[in-house]
Amino acid sequence: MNVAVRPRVQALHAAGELLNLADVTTSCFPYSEAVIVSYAPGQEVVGEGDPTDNYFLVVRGVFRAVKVTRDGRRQIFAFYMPGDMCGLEPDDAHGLTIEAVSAGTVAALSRQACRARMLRDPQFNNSVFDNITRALSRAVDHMTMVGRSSAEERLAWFLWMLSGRARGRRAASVELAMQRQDIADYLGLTIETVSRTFTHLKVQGLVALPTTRRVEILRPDLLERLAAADRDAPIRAARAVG
Amino acid sequence: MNVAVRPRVQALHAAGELLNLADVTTSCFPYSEAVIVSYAPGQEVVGEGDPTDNYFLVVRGVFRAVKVTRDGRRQIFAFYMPGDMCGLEPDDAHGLTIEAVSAGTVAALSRQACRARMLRDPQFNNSVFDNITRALSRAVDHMTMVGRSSAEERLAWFLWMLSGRARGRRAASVELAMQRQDIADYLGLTIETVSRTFTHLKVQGLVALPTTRRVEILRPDLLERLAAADRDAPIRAARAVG
DNA sequence: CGCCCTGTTGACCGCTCTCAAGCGGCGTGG
DNA sequence: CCACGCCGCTTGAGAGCGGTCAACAGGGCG
Repeated sequence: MNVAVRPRVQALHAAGELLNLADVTTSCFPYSEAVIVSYAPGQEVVGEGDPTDNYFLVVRGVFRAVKVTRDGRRQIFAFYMPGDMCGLEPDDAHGLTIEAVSAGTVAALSRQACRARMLRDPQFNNSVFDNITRALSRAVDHMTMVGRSSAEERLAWFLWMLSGRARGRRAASVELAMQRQDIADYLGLTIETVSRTFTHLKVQGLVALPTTRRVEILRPDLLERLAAADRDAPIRAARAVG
Repeated sequence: MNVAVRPRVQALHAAGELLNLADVTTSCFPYSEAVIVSYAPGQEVVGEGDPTDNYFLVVRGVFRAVKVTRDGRRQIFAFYMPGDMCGLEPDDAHGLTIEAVSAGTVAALSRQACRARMLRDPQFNNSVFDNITRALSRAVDHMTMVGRSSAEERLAWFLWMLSGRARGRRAASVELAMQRQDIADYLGLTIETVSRTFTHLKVQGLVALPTTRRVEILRPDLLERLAAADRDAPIRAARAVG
């Protein structure tokens, strides 16, 4: 986390996507206990093995949690959107690398302060608890998908989830903050398969791709059926892609 | 959760595998706030969709968290051992089914009481927090494995993890509480592939299988290399197979 | 203008899935 | 006590999906 700390507290109040936890945080200790830091795309927030000194709350932008293995295999565990907490790890060292996907801002809460605050502030404690259990339940869906679905189902699920994240109701088009390699590593596929599958969905008329980063959903009904093929429950409100 | 509640508080003190959280729980409210329930193999603790009235602490035996899809695909998200908490979900309904793998016992904590207790008992709050963040970090390894490894690597990883769970130090042989189908659904493979891969490890001389449920590790060095192929960090102490 | 980076497309291969048969242990009932 | 059937597991043959390797296209930027 060798990045200049640039306090930008006003960003907290400017960002429109803030959630309850973000509200709680910013209203309670924007100046004192949290440090606000901004990142350029690709910049690292924490690296694997770094000491677990801070927990992070995403304020603006998209971040990713990455694990890269010795032999180069890469798995993205989650994408974090504003309101999501990340870096909550039990050990003294981070097991995941957290990086900015797009330009973004986080609030860094000292681990100690965060734990202490949880004990004296019931609302904060509940928010953190909710956040982390929600991360777990997202991991369940993610795992089911990676473990048991075809490439087409995975990509449909991914797009469907992104479209559902748009504020308010489901969006007809999605802006992809991440590049193909990130999608591949999130879905447990190769970049070629992701690309081919995009083409396949396009040929079938389910989506259109005006640019590589923009996906228009032409047949939400069919996309949903594909996306839900490996899931029996209705899509629950998801705060992050993860 | 239509199972007769059979209080067996003595089991809590008899079980040798209890952990800090279990200790905390049992020492603090074994009689008042927690209900102790035992299950036969295969019995359901909670079903998917059941209201999230209780959180559970495994006291004895092995449990599994399962998700079965509409079209029959099945994914096991975690195996829970004594000291692990499960059923911690953010929504009002469970997203996972929790079942006993072997005969086992859980302490059921009312969700309300658990949340309330977290607020007034720092030690308990820390234990729960540790437990759940640990579950998240296990999910990371699990996902990396399911998303990026060969069948052989997955099974080696699974056996390696089980052997590392033995109390004290790494065990030379492992008793499998679960059957092949559970292993397959945990690793994102088919039962045939699991079976073939066991045979393959056997032929290579890495393991021996005196019975189908017992695995003797003959070449821990080679097994570890396979298991660690997709991981760069040393195996961290894992409380559960999950 | 040319390089680089990201994404797409193609050909081929191999791992795992699918479908199917066979095997062994165990419990039950004759 | 043995025969039978059930269940969990193993083994085999074949097919398909996605991975691998490689070439190419397009856009941004120096």
